[in-house]
Amino acid sequence: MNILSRMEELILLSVWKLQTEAYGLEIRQHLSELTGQDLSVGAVYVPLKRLKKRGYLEAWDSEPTDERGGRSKRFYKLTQKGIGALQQVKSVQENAWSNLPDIGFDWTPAKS
Amino acid sequence: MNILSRMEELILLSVWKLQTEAYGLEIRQHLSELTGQDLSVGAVYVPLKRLKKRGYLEAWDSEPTDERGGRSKRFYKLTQKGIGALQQVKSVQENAWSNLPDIGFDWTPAKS
DNA sequence: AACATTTGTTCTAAATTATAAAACAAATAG
DNA sequence: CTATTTGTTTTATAATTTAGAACAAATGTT
Repeated sequence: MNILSRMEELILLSVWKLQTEAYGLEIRQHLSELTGQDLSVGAVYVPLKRLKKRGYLEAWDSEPTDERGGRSKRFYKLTQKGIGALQQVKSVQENAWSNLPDIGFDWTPAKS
Repeated sequence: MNILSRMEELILLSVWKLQTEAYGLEIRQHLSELTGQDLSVGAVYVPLKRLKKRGYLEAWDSEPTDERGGRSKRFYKLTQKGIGALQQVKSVQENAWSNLPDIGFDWTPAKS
């Protein structure tokens, strides 16, 4: 099992966070809040599909709501595999950020 | 400033961690310890160069050592910009992982 | 000296991923 | 019935990752 890319991780976390409201456009908005950057639509839908194809997410289509323009949404939910992948990436992350030396260390480059 | 990819983050963290021993092959080995995966040589050298070109790292060449086959190494060091990018990615990361609801939440998919 | 081995970097082609933007679809408001 | 809104799909392009071969220089062996 390969380690998740950052985009994949953030999308899976958004699905987790949004619970029953995890669908494309909502995920996109949540991501832009998390990162402070606006993403294109494709930047969300394309990886969402990939994550589903690989078994990290499952999906189903809702009935349309009665909001202005509200039409049927494709909701996503984490699978067990998705949760496992998140745990793995978190563990790698914590590992990588631990036991770092003081940032101010200093040495003289051995110039040629 | 765009958010770092995971590979970029892990490489910058390796440079930080390895201090005076931050050069290609050593970084590669450190990464394989961190992630549990073996990386190809190109998987490290290619992003290292990009990170330098973008100003996240600076580099200089050492004199050869006296080890068997030991030849000159290209050492890397974090720049201020590199440190800043790491701080940014850490903050996004912590944000994304906080305030997550219990994973066991449950609901009935509105089947069509 | 000649050759193999080790440590190390560079190059490059292929696969994967990210991104923007346009197209498409369906619902509601007027 | 037309415009607007919410939403997904498609597609073309750019950027990144990756594997692997090529290259380079130093040391060890015979």
